[in-house]
Amino acid sequence: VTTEMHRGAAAFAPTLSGVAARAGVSRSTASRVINGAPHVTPGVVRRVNEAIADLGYVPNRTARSLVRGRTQTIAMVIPERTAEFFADPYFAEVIQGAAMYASSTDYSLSLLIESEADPEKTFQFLRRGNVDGALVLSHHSTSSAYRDLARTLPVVFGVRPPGEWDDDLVVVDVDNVVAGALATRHLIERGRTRIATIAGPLTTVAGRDRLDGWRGALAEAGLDDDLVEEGDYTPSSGAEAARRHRGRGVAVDGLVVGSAQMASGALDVLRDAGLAVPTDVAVATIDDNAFSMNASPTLTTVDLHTSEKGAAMVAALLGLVAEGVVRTRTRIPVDLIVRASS
Amino acid sequence: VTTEMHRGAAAFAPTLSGVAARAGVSRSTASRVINGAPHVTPGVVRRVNEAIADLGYVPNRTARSLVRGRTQTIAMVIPERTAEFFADPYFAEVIQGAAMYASSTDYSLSLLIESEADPEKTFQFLRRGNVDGALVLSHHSTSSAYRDLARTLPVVFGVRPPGEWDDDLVVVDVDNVVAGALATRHLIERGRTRIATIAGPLTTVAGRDRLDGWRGALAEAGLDDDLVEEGDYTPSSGAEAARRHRGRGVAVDGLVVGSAQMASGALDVLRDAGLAVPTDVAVATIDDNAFSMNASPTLTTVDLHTSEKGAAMVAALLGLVAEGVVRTRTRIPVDLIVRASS
DNA sequence: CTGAAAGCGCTTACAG
DNA sequence: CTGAAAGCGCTTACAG
Repeated sequence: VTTEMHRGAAAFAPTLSGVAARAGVSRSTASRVINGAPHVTPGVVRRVNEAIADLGYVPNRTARSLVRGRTQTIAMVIPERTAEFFADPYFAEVIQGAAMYASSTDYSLSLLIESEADPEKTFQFLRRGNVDGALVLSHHSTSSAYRDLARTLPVVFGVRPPGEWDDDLVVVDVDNVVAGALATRHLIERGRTRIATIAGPLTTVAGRDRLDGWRGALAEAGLDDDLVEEGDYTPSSGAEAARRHRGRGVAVDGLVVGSAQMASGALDVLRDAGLAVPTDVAVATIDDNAFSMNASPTLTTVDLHTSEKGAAMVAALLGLVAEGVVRTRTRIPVDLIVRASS
Repeated sequence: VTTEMHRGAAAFAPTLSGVAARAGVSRSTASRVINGAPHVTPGVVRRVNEAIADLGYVPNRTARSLVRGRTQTIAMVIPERTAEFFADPYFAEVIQGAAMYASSTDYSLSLLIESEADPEKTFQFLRRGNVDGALVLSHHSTSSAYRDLARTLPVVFGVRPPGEWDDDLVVVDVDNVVAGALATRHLIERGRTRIATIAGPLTTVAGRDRLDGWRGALAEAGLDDDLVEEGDYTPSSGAEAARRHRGRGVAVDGLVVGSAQMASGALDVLRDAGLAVPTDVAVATIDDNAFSMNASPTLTTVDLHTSEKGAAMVAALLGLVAEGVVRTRTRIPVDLIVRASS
């Protein structure tokens, strides 16, 4: 079925000139009222506002952008890696928090998928004044290009870039070391003494930090930290890591898993092995999402407040864009959530 | 920590005048070359293109938008209902497909969260020429306002609006009746004869259509269709519905669940009841995502190709925006994926 | 406090 | 085939 349809939007939108005419003032003055400039006679303000209300006037964003040199748009840059994005609730949550916050401002949030085939394309777009700033989520360490970008465009990172700390970078992140320690200490408080871990990919900052937290907590308690296996954040990698742990033949009474997705895979292996959770093995993980909430048993985890993080990233970016001044580091707090697995 | 930072982006972007000067032509001519207008002397085309390459010129989108009356941006409108959006992989997948497709065009995709407090705000934004078109995902039946919107702005729906069929609406959807039937027929082919269902919310088109598919397949086979319970797409509602089914005291050998999320909840109940899947009860569900892939046993399901749907929605919308002509209905095909649960 | 004028970076009739 | 001019809808020095 095919059909002719309208083209173009907002056909006869009221314009600034219209408002000015109706209020009996110049466009300059109308503009001043609209933008809240000082030193405008109250009576004039009132008349202009009435005209605006009567006409249902809303300033044309494009025209305003052109003259102001601002697009009133920010980009959220998402790594392409399709499969990962699908399965990982992390992105959906950050995006949700960011979009929600942005909706309460007069900035638009636009989604930009990094082209793997042509990474330059993304940077071109960002550098060409198409957006006022960017939110960068890369898990992995491709960020040297983004470091450069951050010199010409306001950029907020959702993950601390790897390598030496750069104080010019603005980052909003979560303390993954604390998160790892929180989960581990909780198992220790539950009386567990032989605690293994399934770490996230050690190529990622988050994976390494959470592992460090685990080690730290064990050290505090004088416990061994030799039982480490690595996964890649997917459930199946969690299952495989759990199998490798079983293969060691060491009796374990606690397991800290670097992500809820991996934990859900690990639970299947424990069940198949006839181990009861939490009776035989208490399990704690990191990140609260569909995987931790719907596992059986439900998973004790550390809430990373990921959607808050998305909102905080936008807030930081708008601070940078509008004021040019910002805290270079914002840490989102984490909380332990105790459920049936521990 | 606080620090002074740059403001504004693209500081000294090359301009059309610059290109024109360097090529020794007028801005009009340079513009024509850039926009591929006909009847330009080959030599001139070459010189302008060289100037563009030398300068690294990229047209200013904002200026272009202002004169063309097009923003080169489309909005994806997301229902606010936070919790649902979080847990439901559907949105993430549609968004991903849409963003991916949009990235291959010169349109930007911007995320617009419907304000529940002030729904008019969303419509205002859409009507004010901020975008060239909109993608609407509402599950529920709030869409009469969107129907109106569709009269003044190109709109593509991701779900068939409830009520009488309106041939002026553009919709990209999936045949949920076929999906329900596919899952059900598969269990019948597996020799199951007493097949219950857990339907999605019957207030949604998808919930009703999938249920109709289940009924249709049972009718074909001459089987009873009296075992229906309803859930709300969450895992816990699936668990409760499964319990209600158990409470009926009817022996069932097949179960069709209206979503993978609900199925994951139902599986827990079956396991606790000591029923083996698929030996005692074969389970099939609808939608392929983290829930169906990571359940244990892994779930036989109907793949709805949701990210393809997101891409198709963008394609349809751009057709509408650019050509003003479009197929009013696009159906995304569905496929059965057989896994361990059946 | 307010208005006339210039200009943001493009595109597109209109002449030639 | 090409250029001079007008204009898209705003904002903002500059005068007054």
